[in-house]
Amino acid sequence: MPSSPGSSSPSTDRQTDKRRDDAARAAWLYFIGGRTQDEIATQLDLSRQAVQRLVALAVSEKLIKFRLDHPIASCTELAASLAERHGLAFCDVTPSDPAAPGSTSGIAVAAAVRLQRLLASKAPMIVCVGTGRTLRAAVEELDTLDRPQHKVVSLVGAMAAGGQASPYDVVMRLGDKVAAQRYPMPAPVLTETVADREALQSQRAFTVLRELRDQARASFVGISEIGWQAPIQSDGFMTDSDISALIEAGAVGEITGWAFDAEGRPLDSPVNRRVASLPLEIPPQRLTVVVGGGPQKVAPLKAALRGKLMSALITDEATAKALVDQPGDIR
Amino acid sequence: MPSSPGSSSPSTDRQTDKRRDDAARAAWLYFIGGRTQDEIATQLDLSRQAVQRLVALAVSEKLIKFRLDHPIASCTELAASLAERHGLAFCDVTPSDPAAPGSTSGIAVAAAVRLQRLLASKAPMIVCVGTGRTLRAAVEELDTLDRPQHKVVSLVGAMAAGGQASPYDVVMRLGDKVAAQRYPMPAPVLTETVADREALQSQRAFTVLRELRDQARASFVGISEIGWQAPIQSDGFMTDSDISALIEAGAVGEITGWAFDAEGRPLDSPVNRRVASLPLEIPPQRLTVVVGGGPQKVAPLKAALRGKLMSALITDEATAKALVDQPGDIR
DNA sequence: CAGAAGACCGATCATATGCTCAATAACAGA
DNA sequence: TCTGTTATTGAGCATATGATCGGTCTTCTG
Repeated sequence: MPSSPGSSSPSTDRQTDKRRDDAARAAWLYFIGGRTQDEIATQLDLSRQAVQRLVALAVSEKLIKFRLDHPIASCTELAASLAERHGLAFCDVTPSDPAAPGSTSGIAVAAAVRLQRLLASKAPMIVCVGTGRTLRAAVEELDTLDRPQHKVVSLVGAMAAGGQASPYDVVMRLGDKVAAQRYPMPAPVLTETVADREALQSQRAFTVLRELRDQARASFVGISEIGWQAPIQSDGFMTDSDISALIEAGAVGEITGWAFDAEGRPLDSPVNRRVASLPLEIPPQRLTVVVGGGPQKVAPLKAALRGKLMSALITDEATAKALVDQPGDIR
Repeated sequence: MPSSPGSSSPSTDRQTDKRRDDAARAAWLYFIGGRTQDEIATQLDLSRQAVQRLVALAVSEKLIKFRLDHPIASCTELAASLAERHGLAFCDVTPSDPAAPGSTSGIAVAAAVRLQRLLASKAPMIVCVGTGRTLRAAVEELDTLDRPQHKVVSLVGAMAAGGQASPYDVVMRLGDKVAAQRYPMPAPVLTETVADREALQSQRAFTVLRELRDQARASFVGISEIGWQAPIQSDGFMTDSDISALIEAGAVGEITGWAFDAEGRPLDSPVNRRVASLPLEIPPQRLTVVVGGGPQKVAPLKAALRGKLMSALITDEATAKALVDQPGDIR
């Protein structure tokens, strides 16, 4: 696997553009026009496998998008059940791929649809986002838009302890996609000390973020378990000792860095006092959409639902089923 | 080819629902999940060809949709050029399928995207529509929505002379798709006599339609040539003598039944005095979107652009190219 | 300018998909 | 219940697609 395919050639930009253009055209003819790759090859005067590569490129680069428009009965039922039981503004449930229970692609598409619908509006709007792989994937699924009147605001820092940016930073990419104004949070998830956090948060940038957050129309956040294999640890956002402190304090999950217990109560733990993210507040006028699914996320989601840490949920069928089937199960 | 597969069995509804559900699931796993049909067959406990059929069904019934999200340079250029030259609010140009120059599927998708964006809004809205194959196909491409607050209004009657409804009626289907209130026009395109038209238009229903039209946010209309093979003739909306009268009077095209000449001026012809549709009025506050493309529509589109009969255009690359290349060519 | 590295391309092959057909199952009418 | 009719199914086959491999061409470096 080549490591940096784009950076080697200086004239890559124009080349790439042309290539993507061709890819889009080929994919259009293939999926929308319903032609075969051979026919497209003839029309575009390319070899068949060149067309095959273009189509594959268009799919992998998501120049072409697939959307399901049919209410699958069991998903609809699960969604309605969860929405009603937990007083959610909405709940979207996508089919699961039984062969890949951890896959987030369906959830990402569903989240993208919601985000898209929201951001398509021309009225200036502020949208807050957390971080994480699922949200990042959702942003990749978005159509490009041109909405410089919108603002996208980060609820949580994307820097790991070392100072390097997380590849799962969402604000910047979202800002790119919709050409909106971007407000990243220049902070790690956890500061070293409580004093550091206070110093950080008294900065001007944080005041701005807080003000924007208060006017936001919606927040889209991920959710994660707290544990030894959890992404928040393996991505270097929390140290081993943070994790063990949280586990001892009874943490089952976190949202934007804030750890909570099985009842969905934010923990009164020293670790939580070093969280640099904006506080978890769920005012009714702002939609707080939790996006996530997979077996590891069932317990955190259960807790977050009990603690009313969200006003909407986007998940997959298997997770929704688990949430509906044993809602009271505390582990 | 079986003629009426659905009507034979009384229990079709539930069967069909189940089948569509399965089809949606299979298509989801196939396109979004990226699994092979064999894998899906195993997971769903079906034979491989059963899955193949489900996927094909989902595609043909448009349970699964393909959208291109990439500005193909040449299309973008054509669109910008047309929009600027004719003062259009917007112009969308989709790639053409060189092997099927008359195909409207791309145009239909593009129109669906615009319609979708408009109708997704929750603020009550009135949208007017004409008729025709292209618009009908566009409506088929729409996602289902639930917007009972919207009203969809017909600008033109869908009855042919014989009294039977056209299969290309758009309002009813659009109303179904978005669960909006529907206002069809209970009239033919052309009445028998001028007196008939006046009688029709003095009816209460017409007053309502006119009032709704005046408050409409947008109109989506088709366009057609006037000639011996034109759909408006072969579908029985106009008689042979109507057509010859119009041709003699210099008609090159029609929009919602109103014939116009090469300069885009509505004809002062006896035939036009029998048109039951609402008048062609293009007030700036209401978007009037013409949707159509193909070789036969170049001349009508040219005329309509000259006569400023539209405020926006959705067409395909080949047509756009023809419009840009020889804009002044009168035939 | 030579050499090396890497991207790109087309040929070939394995696999996946879609179509046809014959058998079977479901069904309506008698 | 029987029977003719029609939808549905799976097998087999033709076609389309996707992956691999080796060669070529470009481009960067010494």
